[in-house]
Amino acid sequence: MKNNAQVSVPVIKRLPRYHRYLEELKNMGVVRISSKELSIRMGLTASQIRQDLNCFGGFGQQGYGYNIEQLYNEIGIILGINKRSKAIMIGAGNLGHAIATHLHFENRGFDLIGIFDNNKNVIGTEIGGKTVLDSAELEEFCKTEKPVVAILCIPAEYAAENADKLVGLGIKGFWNFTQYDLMHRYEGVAVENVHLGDSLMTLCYQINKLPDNNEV
Amino acid sequence: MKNNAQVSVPVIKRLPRYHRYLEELKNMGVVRISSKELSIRMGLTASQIRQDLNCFGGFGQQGYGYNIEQLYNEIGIILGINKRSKAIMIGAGNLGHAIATHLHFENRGFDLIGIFDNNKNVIGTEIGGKTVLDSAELEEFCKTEKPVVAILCIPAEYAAENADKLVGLGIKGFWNFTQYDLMHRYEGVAVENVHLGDSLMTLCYQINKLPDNNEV
DNA sequence: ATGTCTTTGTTAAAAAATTAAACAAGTTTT
DNA sequence: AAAACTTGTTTAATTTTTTAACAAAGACAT
Repeated sequence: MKNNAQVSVPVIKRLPRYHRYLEELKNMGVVRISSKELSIRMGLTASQIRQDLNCFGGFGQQGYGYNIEQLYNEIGIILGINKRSKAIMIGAGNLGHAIATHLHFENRGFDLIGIFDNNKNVIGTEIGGKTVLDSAELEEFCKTEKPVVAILCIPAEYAAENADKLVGLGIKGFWNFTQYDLMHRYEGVAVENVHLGDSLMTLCYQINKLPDNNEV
Repeated sequence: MKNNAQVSVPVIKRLPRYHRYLEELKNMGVVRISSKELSIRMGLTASQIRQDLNCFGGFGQQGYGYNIEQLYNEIGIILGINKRSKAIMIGAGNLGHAIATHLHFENRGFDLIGIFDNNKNVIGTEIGGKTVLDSAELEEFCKTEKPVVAILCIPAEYAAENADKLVGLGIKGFWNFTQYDLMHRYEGVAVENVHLGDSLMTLCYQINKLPDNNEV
């Protein structure tokens, strides 16, 4: 085991990827794997894998390697995806709709317990078996249900006011799909950004940088 | 100006964010800004801003700072969002539908010229004014239209075969929404991943790490 | 015009993260 | 019982990223 020194962000960001590869191996019926073999498969070094895992404890065995199912479970525990935190979604437009139906929240530590919108045409419709609620009911809902995470799928211009309100209602984390920057805005509130526009621009840069693409 | 040494990925990833903040300032009618003031607004250091920009050239003036409109345009040029690369979307399910309608491709260097699916129920429907085409037509379409980027919104299990095929048809970049890892698979092909599942798990980790959340 | 103030571009230093190497100790295999 | 593996851990080296520092140059005020 390790002392609980702060684990660096890059390490954390790699955990879901380990988890994915281990799941795949598990489903393939593979029982054990060495850091060496996993490193080849994932395109990193055995040293890094061992060092990453060692931030959380010793899950392997000398001469044997790692038991895939065990390591898979351990990483799940580290990530906390066994617990279920309550999540609500704010904004049920195209994007919200897709996120709500596309993701397996239950496998990733969350229960999506409510979807809110303020568009009369959307309120009352069903998304993934859940009825879209009126944003006007948000406050009461939060007081009784006490959700922990809010998924923001609203236009950037409404992000700030909604986020402020939600933090006031006890929200401790945001999955932020808006272009608005929520980081550094609240103390003790987690923010995970999915800036699709930024991502697309990054791709644009890469494309225009490729040697081939030199048609002025 | 700078010699065109390789610019690091973190710098590139920050460019869209600069672009966003400058756009906002521009729309507010602000004409100029210093690295110091921008750093406060964005939550980073003035030093980092100056160094980031200096990778591409000197856009500011001593004693004055940066002209916002000029810097905004320059960053746009660096990112290449003035040109328009042709993009196609593979997979028009919930997620594909949302991405196709939600993003302003034109403002980010792309033209979405085709949407493909192999589901008979989806083929022929309209998404954002575009008719969803049959995947069977993909090859012919690519030969005549020569798209550069493919947006993958298909299940992970079909990612590999589709990507291989698309690279064969001349695709030079992927915007990858599948869980499948495309990195290191092709030479000279750009890959920008949007791993929503990984992102959600990272948030899960953060939430369960928060001091408050200690109910075992 | 002159002097002060600001702020850049750039260089140098510091910090952080990654990679690599090495090895005792325990496991598996032969 | 010996040989071959492979981990957890330490240490060092390398690379990358961030921060600090400052001369030089333009802006601004008087």
